[in-house]
Amino acid sequence: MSEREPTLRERRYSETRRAIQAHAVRLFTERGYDAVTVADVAEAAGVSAMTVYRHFATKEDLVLLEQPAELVAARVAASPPTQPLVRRVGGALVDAAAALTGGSDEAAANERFLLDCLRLMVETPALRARHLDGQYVLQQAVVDALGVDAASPEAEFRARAATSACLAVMHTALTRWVEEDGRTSLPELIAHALAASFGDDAVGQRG
Amino acid sequence: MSEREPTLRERRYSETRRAIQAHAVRLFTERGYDAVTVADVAEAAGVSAMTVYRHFATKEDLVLLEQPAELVAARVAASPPTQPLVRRVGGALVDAAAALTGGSDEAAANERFLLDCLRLMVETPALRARHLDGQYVLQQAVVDALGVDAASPEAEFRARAATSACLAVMHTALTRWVEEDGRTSLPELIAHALAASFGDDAVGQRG
DNA sequence: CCTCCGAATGTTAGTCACTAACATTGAGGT
DNA sequence: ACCTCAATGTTAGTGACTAACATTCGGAGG
Repeated sequence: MSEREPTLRERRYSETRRAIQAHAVRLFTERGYDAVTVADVAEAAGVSAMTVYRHFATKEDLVLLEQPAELVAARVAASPPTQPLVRRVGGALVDAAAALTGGSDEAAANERFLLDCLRLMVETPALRARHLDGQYVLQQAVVDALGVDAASPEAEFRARAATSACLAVMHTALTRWVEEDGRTSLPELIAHALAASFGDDAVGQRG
Repeated sequence: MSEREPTLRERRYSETRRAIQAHAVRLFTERGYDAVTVADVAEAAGVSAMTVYRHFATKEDLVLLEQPAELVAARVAASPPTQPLVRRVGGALVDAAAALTGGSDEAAANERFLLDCLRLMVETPALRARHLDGQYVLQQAVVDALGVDAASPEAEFRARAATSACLAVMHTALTRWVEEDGRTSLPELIAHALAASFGDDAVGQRG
């Protein structure tokens, strides 16, 4: 449908944004997050500091990646409500990770950039904190997608508990993935981490 | 043993620290974290802004509570290594929470202050992020206390996954505890959240 | 082709968290 | 009574971030 091709101004806008982020991640990786100022990033990207803030709300957002909340939520919503909560959520996370890192050719091209961002997020306390907090958005999306009885605080509490556990496990897998520099398949790592936490039977084989 | 009674200078130091933190939490609760500057806190406490930073590394640390890592680690280390990881860690968390909120009379007196701090931590994004990141310290302490084979990255990965899941569940319980303004017993909430995530049989009855 | 609108960017002048360096005061041991 | 040094104050910075206003230029309409 409405796939209007981007105008020149829009292309320049996106390109500026991309350039700023690319230079930021490169500089942060080279010199360390704290040793690089926003002014440094702006200069490297050939823009003013103000423009950086127009594209990214905070310095941290230069590295933070948007959490694929819809992707996960859709898979959670499609999972059979009869299964245990952690199996529904865990399965959705494994599937979403497979969709994001596995097939797509474009994903493979960006994998280096993705790993650089994640490495910064894992190693820099400020970024790690923000990333962990960002999972709250994802958590709420998943809890909503689980479709628990909204009138029952008890049921919602159980859903939140199970979801937060699954997301924490995924974060552990992400950390490990970065430590191995992406050598092991991410979905596999998540599945293993889920099995270690919830038992082997809680991680269903897909199909 | 060496229970030398505190000198006047030490008493003043502790009192200054306590006053700063009390005024900070009060002001943050009244006006909101972002609407209160460190200078405001300093003025309320009758000290200079520099003194606030001498007692607390950052503005966030005015609210953050030290995680009782040793308390939890000791209980984890004492748990039978034959049990599943999540049961060992989860049980330790329930016990530690009971020790912290249940018996002690001093704990009951500070419960209002504790709840105020936790409420700020849950509701303020910056504080929530820092608190979540702070659990990394606790996580490492627990993983060490589990005594897994240090030579096996696989075993350590499983321990990290299970521990992070348990801590996330505890955080969910803490959030709920704050939402209920402390009306339900915290250990009970943690136990229920653990059961919802790992199954009822994974939460052993103590004894 | 000209013209005007507005989106993207630049500039300037702030606020506030946080740090470093140096000055001051007073508790506590000699 | 004196000296030491820990606790605090003062001052001058850096850097993240914001608000307000100026500028430029792509693009839509005449």
